[in-house]
Amino acid sequence: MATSLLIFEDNNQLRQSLQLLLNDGLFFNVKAAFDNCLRAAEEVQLCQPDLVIMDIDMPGRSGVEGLKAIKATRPHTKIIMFTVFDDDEQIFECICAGADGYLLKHTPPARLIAALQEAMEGGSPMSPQVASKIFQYFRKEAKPAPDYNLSEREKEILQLLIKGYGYKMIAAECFISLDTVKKHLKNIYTKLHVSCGTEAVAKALKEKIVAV
Amino acid sequence: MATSLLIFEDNNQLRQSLQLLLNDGLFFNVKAAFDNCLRAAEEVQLCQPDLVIMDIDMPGRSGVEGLKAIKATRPHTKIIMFTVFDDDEQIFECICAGADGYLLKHTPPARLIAALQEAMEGGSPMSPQVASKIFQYFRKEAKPAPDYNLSEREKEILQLLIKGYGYKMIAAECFISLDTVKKHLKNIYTKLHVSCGTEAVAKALKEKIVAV
DNA sequence: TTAAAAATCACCCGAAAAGGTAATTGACGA
DNA sequence: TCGTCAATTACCTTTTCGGGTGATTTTTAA
Repeated sequence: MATSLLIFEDNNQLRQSLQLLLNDGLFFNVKAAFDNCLRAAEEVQLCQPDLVIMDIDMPGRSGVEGLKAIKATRPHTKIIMFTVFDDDEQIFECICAGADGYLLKHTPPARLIAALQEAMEGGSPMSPQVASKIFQYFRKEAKPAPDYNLSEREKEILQLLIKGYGYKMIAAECFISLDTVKKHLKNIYTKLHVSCGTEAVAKALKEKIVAV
Repeated sequence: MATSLLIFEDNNQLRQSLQLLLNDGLFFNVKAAFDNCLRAAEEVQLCQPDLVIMDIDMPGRSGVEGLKAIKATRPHTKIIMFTVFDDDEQIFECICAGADGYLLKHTPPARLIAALQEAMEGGSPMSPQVASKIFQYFRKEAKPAPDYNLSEREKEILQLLIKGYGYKMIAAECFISLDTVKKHLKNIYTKLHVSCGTEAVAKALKEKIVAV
């Protein structure tokens, strides 16, 4: 059974090339192709394709919106973004909105076909540049947690402060006196270079000083 | 110029197969192959390979540690993880530690070769299953920010609270009276269902209610 | 046009937080 | 063994916070 396709691509030549390439009468079957995605969800509802190829930069309505509209009405439809854009924002927005793949337009035909098949098998094909951006994203996230030399006890108390506990509750939780809690927090504030509890909590969470 | 390789793989048969496959005398040149990565960094220092193929499950020292050791001493060495493991933890740890690709062992030879070339060109090759896991990860992260119906002014004031400002400083910053600040914060606490500033800050940051 | 919501300010009060000083105990390393 | 550091407690002071009540003005929505 051939995979049925819908194509949304405003460039006439490219759209026709895609149709020609993918209407092979064997593996793929292009049901229709459009130069805009204004009625993307309706077309998908009508044609019931297995897979959609979606350009991003189209007049009237962005392919990202088309993606969201389709995923909202027929979530299991596979959608491959096909675009010249490789900026991080766009990529992450599409992935979060449920895109099943992200290919750049310079992808050679053979790789495109392989990618579509990969998507149909549950994979998430993407261009090498896109993959690298994603790897970079993870490395940025994993910044080494700065060490402010907090003792175990201090971390424990900071933890409770983040949970919204007041001084008295912390004292009860740790079986220590209120004055000890105060002393610990004073030391914590000094070590973190902050002047109050809210600032300490903000810093601890932003810099992942403690486990969340 | 052929790409020079080092291989770390404890399965004898697989290691030899890889050597046979990749020692093509044209594109690749296997400088050495080891059944452990106990001295991975030293071997790399010695052989100066362009690319390393690193198994994860090896006796003595995990390939993840090998990866870290190599990246610590010679960061531009490309490293492709090659493993049967596809659990999220392992994948993300490797990516964050600087892996340049993540392939599962059932990868067919042609795809393996393509992946190595892709890595050399700055891409980040990965198996379809791995790509899907990464896509899933992003969708999990992108939980819709809950709306607590905070007004613009309230968000602004919450923002300042997160910056560690006290009530008086917030009043000065917003050109409003201290009492108004109190009133706003009281409303904020009510809307967020919290009872104090630290708790509000923690909730706002954890649930991404405000921009950081 | 009228009603609801948001923003503003004021006054009062008790509890909590923040900071200072000082002292004791126990563990750990030089 | 001695000194350092973490953890502990106590006492004292001032400021800040959090909450209650009430009121005015502006903006927005119905």
